[in-house]
Amino acid sequence: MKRKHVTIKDIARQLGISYSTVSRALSPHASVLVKEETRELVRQTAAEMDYSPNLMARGIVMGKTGTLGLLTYQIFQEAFGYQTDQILKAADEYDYQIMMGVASNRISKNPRDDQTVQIKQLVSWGVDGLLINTRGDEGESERILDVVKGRVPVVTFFYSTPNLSGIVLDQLAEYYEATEHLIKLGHERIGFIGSHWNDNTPLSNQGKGYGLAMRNHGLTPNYAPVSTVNAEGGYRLGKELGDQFTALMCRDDYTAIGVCRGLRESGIRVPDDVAVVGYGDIDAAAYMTPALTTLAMPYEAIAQAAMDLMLEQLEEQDTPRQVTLRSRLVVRESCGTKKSSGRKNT
Amino acid sequence: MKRKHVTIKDIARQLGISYSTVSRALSPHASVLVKEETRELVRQTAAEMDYSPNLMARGIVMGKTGTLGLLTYQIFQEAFGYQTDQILKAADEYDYQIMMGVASNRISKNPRDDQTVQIKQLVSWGVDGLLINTRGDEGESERILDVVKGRVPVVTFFYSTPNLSGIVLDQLAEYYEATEHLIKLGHERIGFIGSHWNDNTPLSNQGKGYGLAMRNHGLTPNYAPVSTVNAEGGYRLGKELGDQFTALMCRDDYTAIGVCRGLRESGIRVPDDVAVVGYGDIDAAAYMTPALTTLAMPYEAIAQAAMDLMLEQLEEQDTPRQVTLRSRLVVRESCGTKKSSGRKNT
DNA sequence: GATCGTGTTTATATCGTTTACTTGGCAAAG
DNA sequence: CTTTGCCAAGTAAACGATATAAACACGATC
Repeated sequence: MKRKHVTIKDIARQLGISYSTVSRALSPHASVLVKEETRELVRQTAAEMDYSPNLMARGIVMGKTGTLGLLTYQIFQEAFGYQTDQILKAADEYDYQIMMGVASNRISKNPRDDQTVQIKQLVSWGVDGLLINTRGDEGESERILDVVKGRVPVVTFFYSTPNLSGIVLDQLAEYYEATEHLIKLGHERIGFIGSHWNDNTPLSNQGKGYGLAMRNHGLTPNYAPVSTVNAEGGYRLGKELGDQFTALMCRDDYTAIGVCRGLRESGIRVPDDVAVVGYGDIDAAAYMTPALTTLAMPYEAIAQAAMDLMLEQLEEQDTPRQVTLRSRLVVRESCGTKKSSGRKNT
Repeated sequence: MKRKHVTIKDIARQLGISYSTVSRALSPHASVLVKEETRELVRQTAAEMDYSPNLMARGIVMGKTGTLGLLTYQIFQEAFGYQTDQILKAADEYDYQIMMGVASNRISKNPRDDQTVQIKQLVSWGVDGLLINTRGDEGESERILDVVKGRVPVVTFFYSTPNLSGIVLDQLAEYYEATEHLIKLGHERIGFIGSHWNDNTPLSNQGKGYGLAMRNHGLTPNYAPVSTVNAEGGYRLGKELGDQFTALMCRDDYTAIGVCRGLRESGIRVPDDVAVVGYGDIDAAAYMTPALTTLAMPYEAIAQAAMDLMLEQLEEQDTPRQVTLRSRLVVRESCGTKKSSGRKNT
C-alpha cells in the first residue's frame, strides 16, 4: 500500500509552472497575488488530480495546525459521549479540527492511558490547544501544568483546576439543591452514594453539597461506604440497604439505575418507599420506570464556554479564568412527591 | 501564546554537536549507529529541555504517521461510545494512534459533517489507514471508494461495503434468531419497529431477518410505520399501539426503552401483555425493570477484527475481505417466558 | 609509512508546504 | 527612448525531522 499522494509539485509539473505559483493559487487568503485565470486553471487541475493538501507540511511551516487536542476519559459512558459531541460541534463552529486522546484506567501494553502521556502525544502532534476533561483527582492541576509547560493553551472542564482556564461544574451547589429538594419533600433519612465527603478531591464536592444541605437543615449526613460505583455496584448496594433510608442521592445515573433495581429486588418500592436521584440525565433516564429524577448537565453550554476560553487564550494570552456552570435539576418520578406526615419506615 | 517548542536543533546547539547526531541518538530503532555514551547524554538533555518530537515533521519524511483515522457518527449514543473505546484499545495494542472524525446529520456552518469531507480531512492529515463506521445508507460503499481512491487502506465496520475490507454484523441472522426466540415462546402477533423491510439499504437487514423468521414459521410480518426511531419516537409509538401485538422487535435499545414506557403508560404490561426485545445491550438494559432482553453487539471482537484487517492491508496489500460477526441474544425479563395456551389479548 | 578497516560523527538531500525575495514583462510617465 | 511602477510568476529559504553519503578519527595490517 504505497500509492503516492498527489502533491503541489505534481500539479506544477503537469501545468509547466512553478510550484510556488500553485501554492499561491490554492491559498485561501492572499487575495491579490495571482492572476485569476491561472488560479482557476490550478484549482481545476488540482481537483482533477485528486489533490489534497498535506496538512502536516502546512502545519510545520505555519507553526499552527487549526487543530485542538481533546483529552477525555472513559468514553464508554453516555455522558462523555454527549460532551464530546458538543465539543466537536463547538470546535467546528470556529473551524477547528479535533484530535482525540482517551485516557482510561484500563491496562495496556504501553502506558498510553496515562493522562500525561496522552497530553505529550497531542502536543507532539502539534495541536494549537488542549481541551482536557478533568477527572478531579488529587494533584491533577499541577500534573497538567507540569507536562504542558505553557507550550500550548489549556482549557479544562468538569472539575476545577487552579491556575488553568476552565469550566467548573458547581457540583456542591447542584447537590445542595437536589438534597434540599428531597428535604422539602419531607425526607430526613437521606443517604449519599458516591465519593466520601471529607477527602479533598473536587469530585467530593458532590458529597460536600449533600452534607452541607443536610446539616443546614439539622439532619445528619450518611455516606454509603463505597468507593467505585457504577450500575453493578449500585445494584449490589441497593439490595443490601433495606429500610435504612427514605431517599438516596447518587453520584451518577448509572449508579441510580442500579440502585433502583437493587431496591426493587429486595421488595422496596421506588419512589414510594425510597426516593432516588441520579446525575447526568442519560437518554434512558426519562423513559425508565420510574422516570429518573436527575441533574442534567449543561453539555452544550460547557462546550461553548470551553471554546470561548480557548479562543481567548489563543488570541490574547489571557490570564487563566474559570467559568462556573450549573446542572439543572430535572424532577421526574423517582424522587416521589411530598411525603405524608405518617410515612412508612419511620 | 507563541512559546516556541524545543527542537532537535536546540539540543544540538546546547551540546555543541550536529543535529543529525541528536536525531540518531533519539531514534528508537537504528540499534548500532551512535556511541552509547553520547546517546545517553542526548537522551538526558532532551528530557531536561522538555523536548518532544514534532510528529508532523517525522510523518512527512517517513511517509507514514502511525496514525489511523476513525470515522464514526452520532457519537452521543452509548453504543458508539463503546465501539470507539474498544477500537482505541485495539489500535493502542499495535501502537497506533487514533485521529477521530465524526460525521453526523446536524447542521453546521461548513459542511464538515459530510462523510466524504471528513474522509478527505483525515487523509490530508496523513493517516496510514481509515476505519469507517458505516451507516449503511445507499451507495455508501461507492462514495467511500470514490473519495479515498486507493490512497489509504480502508476497513469498514457495522454495515457491509462491497469492494472494501470490513466487518459485517449479520443483522439478518441476529434478528432471525431473536424473532424465532419470540415465536418459540408462543408469540404470533410480533411487530417490528425500525426501518422498513423492503428498501435495499443494509440497515434493513434487521427487518429482513425478522420477516424471514416470521414467514418461515407461517406468520405474517408487521412493520410499524415509522422511519426515524429513538427513545422519544418509541415512546410515542408505544402509547398508540394498544393490543395490536403481543411482542415487539426494536431497532435499538433506546427505542425499546421508549416503547416499554409508552406501553406502560397506556396500561399495557411488559412482558406480561407485550414482550419487547431491543438491540445493543446498553448499560441500563440489564438494570431497568423489566430488564431488557436484547442483542449484545460484539464490540471487542469487531474492534479486534477491524484492526486485523487493517494490518493485513497495511502490510500485504491484500484483496478486500469481509468478516462476519454476530450479536449475542441476551435473554432477560422483557421478552417474558413461555406463554400459556390461553393468553390475554388473543 | 601507506593502506585498510571500523566505529562515530557531520554534511547534505529530502519530504510537502508557505513565504519572503527576485526577476521579467509591459504600460505609463518623464 | 530610458526610467518608474506594478503585476504575475519564478527562486530559494525556511519549518523539523530522517536517512544516506561523505568525512574523520585511530588502531591494526602489510
